[in-house]
Amino acid sequence: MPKQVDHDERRRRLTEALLRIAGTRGLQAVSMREIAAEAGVSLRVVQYYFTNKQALLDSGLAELGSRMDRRVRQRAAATTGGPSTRDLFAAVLGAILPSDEQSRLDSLAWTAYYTAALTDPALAATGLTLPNALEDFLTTRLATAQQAGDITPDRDPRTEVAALLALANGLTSSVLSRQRSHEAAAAIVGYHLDRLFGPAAAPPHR
Amino acid sequence: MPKQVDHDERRRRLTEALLRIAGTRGLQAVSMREIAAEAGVSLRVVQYYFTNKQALLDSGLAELGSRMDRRVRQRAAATTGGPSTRDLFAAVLGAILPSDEQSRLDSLAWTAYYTAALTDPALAATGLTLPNALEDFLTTRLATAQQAGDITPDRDPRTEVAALLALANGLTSSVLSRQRSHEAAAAIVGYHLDRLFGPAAAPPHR
DNA sequence: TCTGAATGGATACAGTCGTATCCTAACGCG
DNA sequence: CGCGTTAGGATACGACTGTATCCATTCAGA
Repeated sequence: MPKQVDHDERRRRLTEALLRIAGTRGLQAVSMREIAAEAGVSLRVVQYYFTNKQALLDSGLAELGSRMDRRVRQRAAATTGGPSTRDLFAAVLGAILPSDEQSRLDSLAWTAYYTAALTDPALAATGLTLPNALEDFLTTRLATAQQAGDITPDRDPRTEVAALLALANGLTSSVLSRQRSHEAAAAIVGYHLDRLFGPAAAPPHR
Repeated sequence: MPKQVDHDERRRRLTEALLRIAGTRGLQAVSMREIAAEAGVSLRVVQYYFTNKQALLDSGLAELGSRMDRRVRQRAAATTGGPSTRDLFAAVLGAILPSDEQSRLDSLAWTAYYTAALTDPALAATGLTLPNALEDFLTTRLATAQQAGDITPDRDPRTEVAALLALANGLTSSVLSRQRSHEAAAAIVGYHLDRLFGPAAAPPHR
């Protein structure tokens, strides 16, 4: 393997090692040498494919963002055909809550990044702006549903969406700290969707 | 000042310096030497009054917990006389959201501790169990209000309280990252309290 | 076949970290 | 008045950090 190497693939491996460490031992446990050990390569290799530690951290954040994005889109797409607005909301909010071990690790890493960005300007510069696009998307979707009569006119779509996303966020915290199971958190989300859309339309109740 | 010194007062000063750093530059910026500089003393003094860095961190967490507790109790007590259940909930949830600069710093420090505890067993051992007691208190309070007819019988008090606390938690995140102002967050909480208790009982609407 | 770029192993450097030790100054108490 | 405890200044230690450098391979292209 001495010469022609796929740089993107190498970088991807290293980024995955970084996220594995961040998800299990925290962001402060992430060092160049730890990443090298986790990826099974030497320190020099990590230096070779990433100029900086900052570049490495940026790459980790980008990968994390695209993972989250992919998860939400997949779940939303899974409710194909004639997805009711309620189903869409259930899918999107369910995608935010950590369900399996992988999404738990990603959520932990994401939380670590988020917290670090609150006090570290270098992290804050890089994007943490995904939630906003999602909020806008869901708001227009809910407003449309309101005009169609799916929810009562006294609801404010923007406030409802903001609250639901904040709720999912807060529930994620409690799931990560093992105060609550994923199922318990999902039940609370379902409870609120019932109140918003009226009791579940019979079939998609889980 | 050579001999008799108030140890508790010294420790308090150092703990405050620690929380000031954690709230402004993050928990990873907290070092023995930084605390010493922030408190205007030498490194030796920090070592003298705290055997460990861990003891210092524990002290910081304890202080943070008692500050939060005090804030909630003060706001709750401020609604004296015949506080409606709605007023109590508004007070408690309002106390959780960061309002002034001080509570913002404390919330930042608390978030940093919380995140660190998710992956650092040494922190997880020390308490982060305040929310539970609050949840129980609010649940019995809401159940009583339900028996009194203040809220409709189809609400589940435990789920409602869990959701409200998770909502406040999620909103706190967004306030800390400056995605939302304190007022916007409080408005969302008020919106939900209105739905739970019926439109505000006229006067305490702000 | 030769050469030069690509790849990565080994080691070094200057800082910072938590912690430990040495030593001096100042006071309460006998 | 002296003595021992208390309070803290100064310094050092080994571990770890990000980054830089030196060097040996290995292969593609002329």
